[in-house]
Amino acid sequence: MEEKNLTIDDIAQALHVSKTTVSRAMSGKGRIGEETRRRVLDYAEAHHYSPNVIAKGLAQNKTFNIGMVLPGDYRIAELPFFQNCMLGISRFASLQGYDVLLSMVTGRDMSQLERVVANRKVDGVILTRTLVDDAPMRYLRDKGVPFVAIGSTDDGETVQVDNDHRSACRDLTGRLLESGIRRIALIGGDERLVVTGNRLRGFEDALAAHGGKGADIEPQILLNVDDADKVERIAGGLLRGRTECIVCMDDFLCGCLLNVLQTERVAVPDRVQVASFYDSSVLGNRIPAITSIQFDVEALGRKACEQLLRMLDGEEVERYTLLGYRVCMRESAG
Amino acid sequence: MEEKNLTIDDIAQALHVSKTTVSRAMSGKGRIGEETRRRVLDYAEAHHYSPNVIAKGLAQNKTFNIGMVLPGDYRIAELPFFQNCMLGISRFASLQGYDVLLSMVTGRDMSQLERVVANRKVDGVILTRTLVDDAPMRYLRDKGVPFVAIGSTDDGETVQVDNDHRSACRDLTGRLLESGIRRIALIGGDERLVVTGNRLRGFEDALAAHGGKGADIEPQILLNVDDADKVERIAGGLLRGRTECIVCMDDFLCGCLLNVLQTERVAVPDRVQVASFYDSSVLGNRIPAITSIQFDVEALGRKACEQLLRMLDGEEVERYTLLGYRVCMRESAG
DNA sequence: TTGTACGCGTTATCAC
DNA sequence: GTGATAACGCGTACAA
Repeated sequence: MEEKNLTIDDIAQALHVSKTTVSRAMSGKGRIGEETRRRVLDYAEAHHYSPNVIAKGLAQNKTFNIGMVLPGDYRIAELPFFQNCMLGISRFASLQGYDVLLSMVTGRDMSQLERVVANRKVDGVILTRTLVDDAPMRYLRDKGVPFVAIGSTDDGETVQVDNDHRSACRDLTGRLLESGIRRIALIGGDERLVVTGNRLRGFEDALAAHGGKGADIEPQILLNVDDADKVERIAGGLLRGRTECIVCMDDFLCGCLLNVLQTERVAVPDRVQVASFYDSSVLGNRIPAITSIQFDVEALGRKACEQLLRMLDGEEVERYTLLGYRVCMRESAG
Repeated sequence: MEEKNLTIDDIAQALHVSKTTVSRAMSGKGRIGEETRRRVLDYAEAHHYSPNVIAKGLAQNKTFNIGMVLPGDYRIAELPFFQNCMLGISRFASLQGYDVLLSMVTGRDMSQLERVVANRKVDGVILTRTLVDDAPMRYLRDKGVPFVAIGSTDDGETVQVDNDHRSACRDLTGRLLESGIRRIALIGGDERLVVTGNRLRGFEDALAAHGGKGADIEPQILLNVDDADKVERIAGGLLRGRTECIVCMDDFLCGCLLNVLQTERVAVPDRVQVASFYDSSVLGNRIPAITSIQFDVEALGRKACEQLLRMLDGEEVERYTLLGYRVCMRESAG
């Protein structure tokens, strides 16, 4: 069963033609007679020939790999986001003959990314998360490595693909306010994540839009909440303050909050309503079902990959791509 | 800032030596004068030289990539297992100068893996899950590609790294039985996964060990449970049958079960006890805390990678590596 | 200790 | 339409 890795040269000799001819037949490039083309292709097919991408890469200075940068924190394992993203990227890349090389960036350490780039192991890179002051992004730009960022950034020149978090959060918050809620709280994560800022702005957009009507809305915003303990303390405070609705920026926080409420035997939505700015399977099975926003993460990855491959082909691509969302009103709020 | 990718040849010309000398200085192999070595190394350092791994690979028929095979089902996104695994693999590989190439295998479709292998893009492969009749495993063996399987398999010749699921499940079940439980139920997932079988055997081991004492243990075993609906139906039946303790084979099932119990207002552990054969952050924050087994998944990935790299270096490695576990008795059962 | 020459498998550039 | 031949960047016998 072991195949002896035949080369373009083997085929040439067997068929008494030149390497050039075989190469042309395989690639479809250049002038070549229909008959010889068929002969070569048939032979290649019959003998399970597959070109050596490494050599091809050496000749064209390409690798047919794209780098995917993942945050290496333990916390990411909680979130299905990156895996779904990966699925979209991997599928699309595969279709175009590319493979995906992994790099984990942990905190300030981006040595894995640096190695991959220095070793020229990838033709381009996809960042799966953006920070307000993003070191990997700066690095890639400095090195002149083509890359696409999943998530938004202020920078005008980098190619970005993102869900429209701001509009989505504005919509959801708006719906909540329309249902008559006044004392509304927002719990969010790391302020350095661009997405945190966008969600916050969407929230504020909705507040502003509803504030004009002379309504006495009392918002509370709590950022940089990053573990279960903080959620517990904050929840306690909010409940004492008779908050009507707590909006969480992501599922992790929402999961924590629901646990706290369950322990304290606080009824949702009767005593307090709960909503989340992000919907994943983590919350999917919860009782009661949580009002939240749905994004197609696999599509996000797919689109990012598509943009990157286009760039590698020398095409011009649009700087911003915003993908849609779906607001899901469910039992927990609204 | 853009570096103009200088080559070994550029250095040779600049220093008026031959490529060979430079190559030797860089690799450390072969005899070379200390002074010239320093000169070359200094120059390389100063000009940020980094070797072209592609060319190197072509010359030595190596890629310095290892393939990591992930199941491409949507369900995997639920489980932090694969991400933690990835972390361990990626960290270890990186330390040894290797990178990780992703391949997703979905159902019967392993075209991504086949492409990666056919294109000689990896030196070896790590399978992150084993099936009873594993097609990717057969494929890799046929092709003669070095690989390590995370998880166990009957096959005597493949190198395997796994947690000792059987012993772990025996221990946990034993503890539960010792605490006086008699009507105990086991809910498990896909029977085709080897790990499902191992957990089942551990469960049965414990039953056998405690059955001898003339105890009237009434076990119930339910496999191939794969979605929330099935869990709900099964839970209903078990509760009517006055089951004392429900053991879930993994966190996903356990999460579903807890949701059902919460909805039906069934008290844990007062009315029914709950335990899980796998502990992850998914359950970590649950109230009450769930009795379960803990594995160090990152260590698992690290070990698998270590074994594979050893194989690539031509070393002989042990066929089976079993890593430990920790039984965590918590409020929910025991 | 250092240098020469060739091979790795492919594409690109010419000439025929 | 087809075929030599030279890159691509590096490792490595073998020679000096």
